[in-house]
Amino acid sequence: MSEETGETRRMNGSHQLEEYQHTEEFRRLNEYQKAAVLDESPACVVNANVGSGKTTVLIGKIMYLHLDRKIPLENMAVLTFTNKAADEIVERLRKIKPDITPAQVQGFGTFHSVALGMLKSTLPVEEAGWTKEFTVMDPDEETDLALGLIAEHGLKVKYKNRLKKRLEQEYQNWLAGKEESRYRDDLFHLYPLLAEEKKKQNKMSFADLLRVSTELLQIKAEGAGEAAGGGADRPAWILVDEVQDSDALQLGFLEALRGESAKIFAVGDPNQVIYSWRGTGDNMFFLIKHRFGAKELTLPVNYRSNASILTVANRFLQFGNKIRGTRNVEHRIVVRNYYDPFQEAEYLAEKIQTLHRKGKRYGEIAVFYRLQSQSAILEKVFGRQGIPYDLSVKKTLKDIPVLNWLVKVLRVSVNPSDTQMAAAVLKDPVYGGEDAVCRMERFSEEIGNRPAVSAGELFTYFGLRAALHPSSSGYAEDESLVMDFLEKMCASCNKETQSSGGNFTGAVREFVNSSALYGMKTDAGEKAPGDISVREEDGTEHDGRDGTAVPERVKLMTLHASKGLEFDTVFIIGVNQGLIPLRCKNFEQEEEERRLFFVGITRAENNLELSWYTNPGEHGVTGEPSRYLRMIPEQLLDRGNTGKQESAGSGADTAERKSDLQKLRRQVQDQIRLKRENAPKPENAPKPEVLRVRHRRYGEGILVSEDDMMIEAEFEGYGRKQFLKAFGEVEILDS
DNA sequence: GAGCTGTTCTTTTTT
DNA sequence: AGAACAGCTC
Repeated sequence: MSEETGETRRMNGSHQLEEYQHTEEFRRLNEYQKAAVLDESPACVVNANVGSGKTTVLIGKIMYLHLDRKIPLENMAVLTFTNKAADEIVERLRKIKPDITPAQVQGFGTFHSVALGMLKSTLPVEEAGWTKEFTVMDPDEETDLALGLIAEHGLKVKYKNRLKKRLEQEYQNWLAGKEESRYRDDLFHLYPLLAEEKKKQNKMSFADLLRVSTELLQIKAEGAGEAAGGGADRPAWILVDEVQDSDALQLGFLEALRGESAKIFAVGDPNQVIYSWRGTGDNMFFLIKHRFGAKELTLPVNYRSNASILTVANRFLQFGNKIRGTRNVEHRIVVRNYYDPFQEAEYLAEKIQTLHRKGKRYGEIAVFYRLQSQSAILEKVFGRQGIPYDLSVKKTLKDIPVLNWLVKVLRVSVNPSDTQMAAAVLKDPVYGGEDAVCRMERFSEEIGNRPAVSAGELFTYFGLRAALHPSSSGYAEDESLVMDFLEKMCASCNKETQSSGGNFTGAVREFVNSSALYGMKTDAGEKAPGDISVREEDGTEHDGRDGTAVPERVKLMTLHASKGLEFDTVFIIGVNQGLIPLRCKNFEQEEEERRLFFVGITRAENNLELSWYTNPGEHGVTGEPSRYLRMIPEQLLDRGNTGKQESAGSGADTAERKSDLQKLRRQVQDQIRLKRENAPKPENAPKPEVLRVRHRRYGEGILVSEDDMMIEAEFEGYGRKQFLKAFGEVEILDS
């Protein structure tokens, strides 16, 4: 799972007080890793090559500081980018030191969760215009709020569908005092209104968490701060994981948190920057090094991949010296050419079955691709061949309408100033209604002031039975989802009030806030406060629930999602010019595509197989192999039947098989088309009856929606059309 | 509104 | 290359 090969072994209980330097774990580190662990420069960045034991060093560093340098864990901030990484660090620490309490690792977590923690405890949020009771906004919520303000103030804002992106991307320009947005609209008038509204409704966006905490830390430093005892709430050490992924906001937060005295230790790999399109400068690693005047150490030794893979990886290395390996086993890198994605999937499935029969576990195998859309064919074929697979799809509470609504109810209950959310609860077409409103307003005084509350009480208090429509067919399921959620929440909140002595409202607020940051994932993340067990439909049998071992599955994912993982056998499909690398416009993007390919190939420990197709279908991609394939030294390649397209060893393409393949092809294409057509339809599932309509030009169609002004209908061959009722162009037919 | 022409962006995803 | 939008006219 981790970046690492150096495993952490449980320390002997009797050696609890032993210095880390004298442990077996420390002795197993290589000289570079040791140097990084022991370094105590005011600032140090570790340029960690892929697979070089980055997290092991980070864990070692924490243990060294804690055990040898006697720095309490509470005085460290350990910052990561993802919850997964944060969880992994704490988990690995617990393996070494099982008695770690949650309070000790308050400063461990994502940038956002650590910032939230500080805003809720030591930082004076009132000075920035919020109160301690603020809540955290969902990322889409800010866009909705912005749209509301645009309408309310009659602003002219272009590209509303891309508003979220625009708000992020153009913020810096606005801050820098630029006159107008790049589209010459009112976007820049929106920023101050939005900021004001968020304060009024007492809630912060993700970006606000970092922005406001940075600002308050700076004010603090300028004021009494440092003089009064070195900053009681400032960490002595700041450790950062994957520092190359920082953006400007996170860099600012780091600088402010560091203040005058904290030491900073950051690990990262400039060769693995694959998210710069998301707002990360692509040279953050070196920027941070210079900004902090940091010493640079390196971890050059890769423990993961065999010599062939590393030789290829070195061809794609952009920064630093060659990666050094530890294993000399030669194993050629396989390159295959197939006719099209369907044939590729078929052969892949066959190959995986063969590997499995020879004893390879499914879980040791992964298939990577450039675009999400490429997974559909694999899913179909693997499903048919009975290969168990896991598609990394995140399912969140937001995907479950009733829970999505319930969280909104709770959000308003713990923050009655949130009028936007109150309106959303009220207007919900399925669960909404007047009843909930006064309950939410009086929640704090009627229920929230108590130390403990049960799920049943909440269910009754909010009148959920009526809201969920007891007579509807989905009631039983909704009720069980809601009760399950409330029970988990109450358990967590009651525990919290008991230990902190706070009230229920405060605990629920904390619960929904951390749920927001945790993405309210419903998959494997056991640590998620809002965790609900919902299993993905994935075409395989469903065992392994409730603690039993999860069955082994082949992992299917995008190249991006593969970062940080490792597998015995890796297949990268669609290594075609225009797909890998994806057609790009500029040099920077091209460089990033190269890093992405580098990340992909370096996930493999032993076997790497790359394939491209002559007839890519879909995406306007050429039938040529990627030029990345030409960068691989010929002597390392196993090209199979050169020139010719792969032909199956057994059961070559009989007529029967061919038609089978064609049927499948059509099926998958239909599926993709259906998905595309259904996706943009936003909401309003329950359609009681189908009404037919007639139009003089489009003929007969189906009524889609209707209000007092407009009528929307769908016509075969024409798609959806909207009409003004007043024109009387469409006639609703009797059923 | 619909319907036309011209322009911009298109993928990857975490908090 | 095709979708999705802006801005125009009717």
